[in-house]
Amino acid sequence: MTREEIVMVLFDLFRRAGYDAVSIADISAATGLGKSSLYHHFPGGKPDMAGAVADFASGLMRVKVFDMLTGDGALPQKLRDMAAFVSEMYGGGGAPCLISSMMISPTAGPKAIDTVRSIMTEWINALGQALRAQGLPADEAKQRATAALVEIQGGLVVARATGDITIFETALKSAIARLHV
Amino acid sequence: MTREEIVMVLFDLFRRAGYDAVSIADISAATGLGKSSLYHHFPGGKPDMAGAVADFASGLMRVKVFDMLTGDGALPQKLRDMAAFVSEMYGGGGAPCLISSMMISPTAGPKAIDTVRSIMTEWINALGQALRAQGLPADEAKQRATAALVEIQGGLVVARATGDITIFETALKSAIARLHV
DNA sequence: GTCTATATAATGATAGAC
DNA sequence: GTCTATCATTATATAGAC
Repeated sequence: MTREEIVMVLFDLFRRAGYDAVSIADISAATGLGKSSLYHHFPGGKPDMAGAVADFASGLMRVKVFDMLTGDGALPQKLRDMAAFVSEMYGGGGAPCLISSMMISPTAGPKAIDTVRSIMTEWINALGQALRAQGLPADEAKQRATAALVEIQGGLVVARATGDITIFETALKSAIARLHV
Repeated sequence: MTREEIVMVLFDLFRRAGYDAVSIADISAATGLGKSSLYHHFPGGKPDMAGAVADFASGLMRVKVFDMLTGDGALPQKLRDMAAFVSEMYGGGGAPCLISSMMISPTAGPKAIDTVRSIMTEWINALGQALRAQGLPADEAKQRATAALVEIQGGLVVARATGDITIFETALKSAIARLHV
């Protein structure tokens, strides 16, 4: 089992139950690896795992979303790609956001917390750049990018709280629609 | 120290760090009470505390928001009152939502989880009823109420992740503005 | 109703063999 | 790189005095 495969399991565990609720024994059971194997891959223990998951999520978003948004291409296609990836990442509205789950866990260490929180800022910046590329003024681009993230994240929270995942898909569609120039 | 005072401390601890990250020792330190005193007030232990906090939050929202929204009064004033209370409750965008923090903690017990999650549904319903009282069709009232909660909750998440609490106040104002009939 | 002292289980983490 | 066995610590929870 490669380290990245372990990290993907950790990603799912941490975002679903929160960093503190997941024990090394849980991770051992979920991966099928013994505790010592886990400490071999992550010498720093649980905080090390938190950092690896945060880096993984950050890298994934950069490759799949940020680079795509700031690269060449038409805005409508960029927005479609972002919506498709985001919907899959959040399980159509049923899977929690890692940022939200890890933000409240100081025991995960400041590095991991800073990394996950920075994902949100980078996301807004990348989206803002895609809008500026369409000729939108910088301030309006930032406002609209922020509003989109607000709608996406809020849709996820409300969908999961109410148990109605259609709320997420509706919010995501609405957020995308408002982004078209 | 009365039980409700303890619950208010628990409310703050649980929403800020999450249920699992808060130990009985933490609670003892925050309240100044010994462990045995805490178990005297909450014989069921930590899950009992989670249930009490969930009930407290549910009752607080009912008294301060739901009853107000579904009672007599003009819509603009209702919305102003809701905005003022919500902004204070969420620390102007700096304090996490208990619902979000407790939703991901299965160890808190199903009762507490169900209670906090139901707050979101009741909130949407109360807001929808206030809109229907202004003559809005039921389906549109529900859609707009849901959209408002999406914007409020999303504003809180994005504000806390980015560290820019003005995002929350902007989202809250926007949500309220969209609710006026 | 609060305290001190303690029981018991689970936690994160390590040692050393293979 | 993974395992078994184990350590030290912390967790939840309880007993019993006051």
